Amino acid sequence: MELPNKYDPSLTEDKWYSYWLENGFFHSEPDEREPYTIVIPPPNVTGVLHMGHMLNNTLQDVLVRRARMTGYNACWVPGTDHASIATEAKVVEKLKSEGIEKSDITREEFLKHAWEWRDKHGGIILEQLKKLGASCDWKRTRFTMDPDLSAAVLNTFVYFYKKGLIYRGVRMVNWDPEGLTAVSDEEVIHKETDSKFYYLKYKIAGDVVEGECDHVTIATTRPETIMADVAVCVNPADERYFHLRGRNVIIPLIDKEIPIIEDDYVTMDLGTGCLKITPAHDINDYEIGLRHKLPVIDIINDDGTLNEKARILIGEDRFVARKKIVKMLSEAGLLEKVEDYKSQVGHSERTDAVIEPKLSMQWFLKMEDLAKDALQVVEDDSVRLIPDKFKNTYRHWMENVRDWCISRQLWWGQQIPAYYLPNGECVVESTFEKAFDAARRIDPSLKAEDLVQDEDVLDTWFSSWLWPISVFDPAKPGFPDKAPNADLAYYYPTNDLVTAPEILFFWVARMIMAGEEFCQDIPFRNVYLTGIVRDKQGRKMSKQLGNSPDPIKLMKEYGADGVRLGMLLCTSAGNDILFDESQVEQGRNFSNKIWNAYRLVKGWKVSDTMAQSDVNQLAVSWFASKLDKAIESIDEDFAKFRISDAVMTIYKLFWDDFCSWYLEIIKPSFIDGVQESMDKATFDATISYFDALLKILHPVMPFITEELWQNIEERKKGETIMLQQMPLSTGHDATLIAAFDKAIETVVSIRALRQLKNISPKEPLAVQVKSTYYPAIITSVISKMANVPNLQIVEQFDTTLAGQSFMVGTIEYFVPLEGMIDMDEEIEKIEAEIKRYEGFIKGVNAKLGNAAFVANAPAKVVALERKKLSDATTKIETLRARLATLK
RNA sequence: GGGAGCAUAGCUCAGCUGGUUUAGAGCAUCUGCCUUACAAGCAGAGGGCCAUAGGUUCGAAUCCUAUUGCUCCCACCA
Repeated sequence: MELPNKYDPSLTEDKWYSYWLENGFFHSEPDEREPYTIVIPPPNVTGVLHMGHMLNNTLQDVLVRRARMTGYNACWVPGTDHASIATEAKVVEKLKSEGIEKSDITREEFLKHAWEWRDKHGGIILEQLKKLGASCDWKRTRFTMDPDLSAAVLNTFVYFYKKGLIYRGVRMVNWDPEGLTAVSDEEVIHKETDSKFYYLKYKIAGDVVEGECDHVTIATTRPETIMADVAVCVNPADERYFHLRGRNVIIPLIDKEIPIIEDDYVTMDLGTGCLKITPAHDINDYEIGLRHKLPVIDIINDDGTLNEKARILIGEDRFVARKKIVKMLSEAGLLEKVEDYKSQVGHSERTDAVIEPKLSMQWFLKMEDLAKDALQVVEDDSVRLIPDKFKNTYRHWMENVRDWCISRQLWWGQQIPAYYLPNGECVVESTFEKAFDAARRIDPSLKAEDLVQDEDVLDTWFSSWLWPISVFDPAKPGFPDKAPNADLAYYYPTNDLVTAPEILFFWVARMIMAGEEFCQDIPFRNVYLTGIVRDKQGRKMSKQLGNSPDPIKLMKEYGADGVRLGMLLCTSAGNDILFDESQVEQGRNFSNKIWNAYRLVKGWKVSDTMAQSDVNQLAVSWFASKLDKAIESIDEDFAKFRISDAVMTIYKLFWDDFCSWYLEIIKPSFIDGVQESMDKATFDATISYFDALLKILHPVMPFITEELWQNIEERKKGETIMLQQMPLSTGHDATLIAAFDKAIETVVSIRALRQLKNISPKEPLAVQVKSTYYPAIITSVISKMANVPNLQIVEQFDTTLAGQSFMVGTIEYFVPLEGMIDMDEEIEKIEAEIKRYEGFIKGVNAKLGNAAFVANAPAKVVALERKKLSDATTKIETLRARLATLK
């Protein structure tokens, strides 16, 4: 069969993925083997695959495939997250395009639309993961709003409520006027924003002493909130304002009198040192208001428009109102000046709307005790963060943790299981029936329709923090004493979690808390934190910038295997990766290299009667050692999660050691257009090496390795490389490898000489070496790889011949090159070489001549220095001798 | 403002507890090759004051201090 000289991924990827699925190779059930478990960080159900997912899921697939091949019962649980804000926003948008406003329909109708949306679009991302080759146990696919997972969330809420850790309270929250919901502190992104500092004049109420200023000037970035001012505040130490103690000022435009108060919070040299206090719309002002028992006037509606309490500009959006009020103030002569100002303004992570600090009734979970345990297990490395530099960040968070605002003013999500009686009393139960029973115990006359459930839903992270538990045993969360089911008992704690550092606190820390609370055990042992995928210029990939390649297109063009290799080569834990298509190209080229190595081996004729040559025998035993050595290094790298290093070792093992050296050495030559046969021993060894290499490569490049593994030898139906045992090292022969390295070095030197002297590789070359120090093992390799048919081992070089010499270690080689040598150039070169070694010796001697060094350094180090010295001395002697013959 | 991290070849990064021939890899570059597996390839080569300045040490890319430049996190000054 004639194979094309390019690998075509489109002919193999779908074929083998279907094969794996049909045979249920990804599915895991508890058995007597040790489990290896990963739960996927559930992507948004409405999401589409981006480069971050590619990196993240490639890493997980590599880990899980390796585990599967090293004897573990590997289970990778996939699923999606309901992502309340993001999904609700998408559904609202879709309805809007159909002319339906959310405010015009009922909660039930809206949820119907939302579920329809999720049934239609949800899970696209999971289909895309299949293209990547993700070996998830699809039978275990979960969704954070599956009925039993939602029940788990509600049970958890009830559990914490009854434990006294959940409470309801008025708090200043980060309000997203676009999403119409409160968002947590972590979902607020502070961005440096160009804004203006407006200097406003507030007239002083009452009489003013002759000659004194009749107003104070206040600097603010938010002039539209002046109507909500309840005081003006100065620093008690600020002499400029001593005379105004106890006075009132008048808010411009609405002519309302408010007091001047004093508080240390005010910085004297910022602005005018005079601060307006607006408790409803600023967190610090709110706190000052509490200290001074000031009223709260909330003039902004949920959607960011001004309400009637503002008295002016009612119904205007806050930013429109800002422009208008500046104009009004200016016309009234109350605007002193405007300065440009850069400030950090909070934006909603989901909608990018400017966050409005707002007082609102919310549900909170107390975090202090939960955080203590979750910190402890990371501190003592029960849960390992990779890289461990994130421990610092984690500690900082956990020591300064604030209560978690868990309510969201949305419909898509688990509705809070709190029910209100007409008298305002509240019962919390996991179902309406239970709540109704409980309410009836308070008020026996209560009717079902009188009991009203809280409108809010729970923060999405309040369901995803249960993920490692609820995907296995949804009945467990909320019931720490309940025995785990068989799945949970077997798969929990999971092994590795692969995720992004930005959700270390959001998600990782909280999973640890939930795990400790409900299972009295950590949810995972290792947390591998990937970096952010950035573009070549270091910008974060984003839809807005349009700088993110479409992963599906990328896989089509370069093959899933190529994309995987490209991503893996440039990722180290915790470091951002700068993505460039050339990396993926490298991956594709590697696929092609593997493909062509296969074509080569497949084309060989094998002879049963042919004896194995010396050089083949040497190559076979050398590669066995190289393979073992590489396996040892790869295993070590994986154990330390140095995945790109492991992948690079595999890459070089295949490309350099296997293809460039091993295959080239054993490759039968063509004589008169006819290919020579290969002896069976060498061929069999080669096939077994190829087989081992494919297995080692499989976790990284699953498709091409399955394709070639299926073809390189006869396979039975239902067999797969996926479930083969990963090759193990039997220990490598370091002496053999070192000797072979010398051969390689010699070959490279001869090739370089050829290039320098313009001698074609096809032209056989005579090379001499002195027998006194020559190790025989490398002769055959040099002969074949450097085209030196007869490496002459001589007593002395024939000094009557013109030629060139070179050294490998301390061994000197001589290549007679009659008529091709420029003597002066040669002498110059040798002299330069001598000079270099002399410099080197000087350095070594400086060390050895230092009594303190010899006395203090370990004997091993001193011995090494002496060896350096003697080697260099030998080299110089050899070079000097050569120089003498030339002169 | 507080904290953390990073700085090594053109690019992306290794370099682990200070000592292995006066620093390694991949990519890119340059040179020569269309050699019967692969030009998505082969062969060869060049390229670094290890950010700067001090210090510790027999010995520093590695440890310490300061400086500079980037990055991230936390808290925010209206």
